[in-house]
Amino acid sequence: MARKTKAEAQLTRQQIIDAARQTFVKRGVSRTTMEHIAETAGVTRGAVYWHFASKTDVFFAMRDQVALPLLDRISHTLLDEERGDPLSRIETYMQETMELLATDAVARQTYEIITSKCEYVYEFAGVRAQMMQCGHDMLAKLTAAYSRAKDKGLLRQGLEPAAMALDTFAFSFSLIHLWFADSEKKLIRTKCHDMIKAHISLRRL
Amino acid sequence: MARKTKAEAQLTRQQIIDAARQTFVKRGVSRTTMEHIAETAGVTRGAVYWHFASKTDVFFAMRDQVALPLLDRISHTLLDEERGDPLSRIETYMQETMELLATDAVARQTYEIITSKCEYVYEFAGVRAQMMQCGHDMLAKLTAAYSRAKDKGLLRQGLEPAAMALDTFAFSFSLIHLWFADSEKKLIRTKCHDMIKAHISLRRL
DNA sequence: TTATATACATACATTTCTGATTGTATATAA
DNA sequence: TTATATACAATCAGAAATGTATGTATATAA
Repeated sequence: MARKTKAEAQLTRQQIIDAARQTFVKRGVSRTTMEHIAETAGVTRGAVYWHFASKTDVFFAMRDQVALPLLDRISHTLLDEERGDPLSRIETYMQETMELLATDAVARQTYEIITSKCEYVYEFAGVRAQMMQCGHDMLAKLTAAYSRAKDKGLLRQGLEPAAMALDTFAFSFSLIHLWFADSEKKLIRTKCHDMIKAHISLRRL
Repeated sequence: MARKTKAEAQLTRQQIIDAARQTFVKRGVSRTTMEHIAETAGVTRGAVYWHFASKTDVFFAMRDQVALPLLDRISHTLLDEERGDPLSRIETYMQETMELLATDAVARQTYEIITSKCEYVYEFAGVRAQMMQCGHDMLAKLTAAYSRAKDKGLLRQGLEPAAMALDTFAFSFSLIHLWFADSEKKLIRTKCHDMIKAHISLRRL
């Protein structure tokens, strides 16, 4: 083997990330070794160590590829006034999120790793903190959306936007977790759509 | 060192479980070694291997000490008609669960390990399945409680017990997860009580 | 055209963890 | 009272993973 062009090297890098994602899903992050990743990617450990300093480094690269586009979608869907009334936008956001899990394999695998195939200790403790930061942002935008809904008279009487946002945030969080936990029984997966509709109509006037 | 009495051996066994729990919280299950557990328990690896075949074995022993009493509490609190009206019982159940996390260190650590310090692959994939089974039970009992509430005319018009149970189940699930994820910012922990109240009053007539 | 940096593969040294084996003092059963 | 099983400690061999060091062909810059 010899030296490759920059474009080819970038492709190798991406193959390593893809291989890592698959291996993380299958074996969990801890039990995945650099050798596993290399083997799945069809390269040697030398290549992996050339592109990434450590397994943790690969993990973060993988996460960023999914997490960064996600952040855009939150504000875009939740706050854009042209996308229907505020309550519908919240519902749409959640429906789209679950749709993403069903259709986008990369997003699905990455979410699955983050929710149940990695341990939040040491270097990974920070991942949790960052996710919580993202949660705060989403919470703020949910609160804004519920406030708009209240102004527009769409909310039932006596409902506090902040409290509703927290409840929806919690609901949305566990929809994703339960979606993965319930892979065999199909308890959640088939009912997702209706659960979201029920959740929103509970607060619509 | 020499042989100990049966009572002393049982104590050693419990010390090993306690040591494992602490170490799992600190280092995660994967990065915890038998040596770590032994050292924390003040024994050698010989003792750990005498009482348990593997680290996985220790994990399951630890989990059972918390999970088994938990199952009792679900049916007891949710279904016992003498404990107030159905909606209050659901609220009480959730409040008691969060109270447990705040006051019982053993329960708290075990929940923390299960939610964020272990990877659900291979032998541990079954743990997820069992938790889901437990979830199904809880869901059935929540549905029963909401049905009673509807019969008694406590529920708002047009609310389906099954749908409400799913929403509450999801809410309850993420309360626990977020409680741990939000350790620093205190976003969730301080608002837990109110979130539960808001969740229930959303469906009370 | 040539020197150099690049993109890996290969080989090696070291650490770490496990599981099995062996040793042993003593509780307990007979 | 004595034989045996128990409850560990201590030792050892082997596998596995990491990180580094080295080799090398070639893309690329000069």
